[in-house]
Amino acid sequence: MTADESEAVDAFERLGLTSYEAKVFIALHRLGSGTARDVASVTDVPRSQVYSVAESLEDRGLLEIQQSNPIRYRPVSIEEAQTTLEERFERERERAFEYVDAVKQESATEETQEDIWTVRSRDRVDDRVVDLLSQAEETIVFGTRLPSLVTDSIERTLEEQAAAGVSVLVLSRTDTVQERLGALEGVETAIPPTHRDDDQRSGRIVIVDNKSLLLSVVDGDLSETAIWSADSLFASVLIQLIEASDEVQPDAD
Amino acid sequence: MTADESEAVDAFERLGLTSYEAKVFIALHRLGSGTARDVASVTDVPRSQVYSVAESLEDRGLLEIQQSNPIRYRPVSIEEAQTTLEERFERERERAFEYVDAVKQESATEETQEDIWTVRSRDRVDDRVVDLLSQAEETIVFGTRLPSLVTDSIERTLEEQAAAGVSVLVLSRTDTVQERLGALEGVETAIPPTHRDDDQRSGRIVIVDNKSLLLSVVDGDLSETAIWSADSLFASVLIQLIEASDEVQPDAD
DNA sequence: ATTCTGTTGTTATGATCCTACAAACTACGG
DNA sequence: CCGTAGTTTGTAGGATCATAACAACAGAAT
Repeated sequence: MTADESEAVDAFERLGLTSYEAKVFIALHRLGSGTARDVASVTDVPRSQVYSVAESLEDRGLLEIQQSNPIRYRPVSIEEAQTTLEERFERERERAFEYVDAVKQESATEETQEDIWTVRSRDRVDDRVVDLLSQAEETIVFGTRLPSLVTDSIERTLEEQAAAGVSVLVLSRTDTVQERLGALEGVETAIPPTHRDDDQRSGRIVIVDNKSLLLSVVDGDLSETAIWSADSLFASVLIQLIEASDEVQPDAD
Repeated sequence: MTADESEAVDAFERLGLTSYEAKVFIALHRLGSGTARDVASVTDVPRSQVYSVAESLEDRGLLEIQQSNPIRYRPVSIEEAQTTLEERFERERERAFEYVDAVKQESATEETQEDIWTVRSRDRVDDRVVDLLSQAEETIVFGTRLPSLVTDSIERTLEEQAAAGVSVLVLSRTDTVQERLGALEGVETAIPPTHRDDDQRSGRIVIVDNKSLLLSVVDGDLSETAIWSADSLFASVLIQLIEASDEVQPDAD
C-alpha cells in the first residue's frame, strides 16, 4: 500500500470508517466494480471479510450490492459518497449540539470569575482572538509583530467591529501589518513602544473594552501559546500594567 | 442521565468522540467551567479519568485548561466547537476523497457491463434517481404513484433537463404529482396504462434515453427497494418490455 | 455418473487494540 | 493525620483485525 493510500485510509478512519471499510471502498473505486475476490486481490483485506465489510458499507450508503453469483459490488459515485457522509455529519452535529445548547450555562456568572486561561496552538489562538474581538462593544487594541498572525477572519472581524462603531487601534512595528489593517475603514494604526516589541518571542496582544486581554508568545519552533482573561480583575490589572508601561515610554524608538 | 443526554452522547460518539469525552464536554457546558471534581460529580465519569479525557478534548480544540491548583476546565463556545469539528471533518473529507478521485476507474468500461444493481432505502433510491436523470441526453420518462417519492432534488433535476432540451415525460395517475411536475416548463404529463398502476406496491419508474432504467417497489412498511441498470442489454430488454406492454393497453381506464 | 478441483459465501476462532472502569499511589496543605 | 488533587497502573469488555474451517456449488476430468 502506498503512503498516499494509507493516508487516505487514515482520513476515512477519522471520518468513522474502519480500516477495512476504507480499503474496500477505495479498492472498488479503483476497480470500478468487482467481486469479493477482486477486492481481496488488490487489498490486504481477507476475502472472507469482504462480504461483511461490504454490507456495512451498503448500510452507510457508500456502495451497492448486486445479488448474483458471484456477488458484485459497486461503489456509489464520489460526489454521492461525499454528500452522504456530509449529511450524516450535519445530522449528528445538530443532534449533539442541540442538547448542549439547551443545557449550557449562560456565561453571565462567569463574568466575575477570576480566571486566566491558556490556549495552545495557533489555530485555537486564532479562534480565541476572533471570539474576543467579536465581543467588543467600545474599544479594541490589536497588536502583533508577525504578519502571519493576522488571519483573514481576524481582519474581517476588525473591519466589522470598526464599522459597528467600535474604536479599533492596531499596534505594529511591521509595515505589512500596518498597511494591511490600516487600509480598513475606521481602523487606526500606531507604533508600539520599543520595550515590548523588542522581545523576539512576542506574538500578539488583544485588549477589548479595557476588560478583556489576550497575550501570546511564539516559541522557537513557531508554536504559539496564549493566555487570556475576560471581565476579570486579573485582566484589568494586566491591562493597566500594559497601558501604564506604554505611557512610561511613549513612542520611544 | 436523561434520554436526551444519552442521545446527545451517542451523536458525539458518531462524530468521533468517546463517551467520556462527550460527557465531560456536555458537563462543562452545563457548568460553565469547573474542576475535575466538579465534572465527576455531575457525570458518571470517574474523577481520575477526567484529567486525561480533558487533555484529549483540549487536543481536539473543544476546551481550554487553566493551569492552576486545582486545574480548571472551560469549554469553548458552542459555535467555536461546531466550527472546529466542521473544519476537521472537511479536512478529512478532502484528504480521503482526493486519493479516491485520483485512483478511480473511469466508468467508460462499465457501460458495456451487463449489470443490474439493487438499491435499498428511500434516500439512496432518491440519489440514484437523480443520478440517472442527470445523465439523460435525449429522453426521460419518470413515473410514480406516490407524491412523496417526488423529492425537491428530483423536481429540480427534471426541470433542468427539460430546460436543456431533454424530452421529459411524467407518468402518474395521481393528481398532485401531475400538477406539481406538469407545472414545470417543458415537462409533459400522461396517465399510465392501468395494469401497472394498479399494483399497490409500485414505487417509481425511470427510463433515460431508452438505455437506462430504474424500477422501485414500496414495501408494506413503506421501505423502498429499487433495481436499476444503465447502458446494458438488460436495461434495453426491460425497457422494450415495458414500452410494448404500454402499447397493448393504450390509455385504457 | 462419479470423482476431483476450485470457487463462493458463511461461520467460527484467536489476536490485538482501545475504551471503560476501578483502584492504587504520590504530593500537598491544614 | 486526614482530605483533596493529580498521576499512574491494572483489568474487563467490545470491536476490529486476521486466519481458518466449512458446506454448497460448478465445471473438468475420469
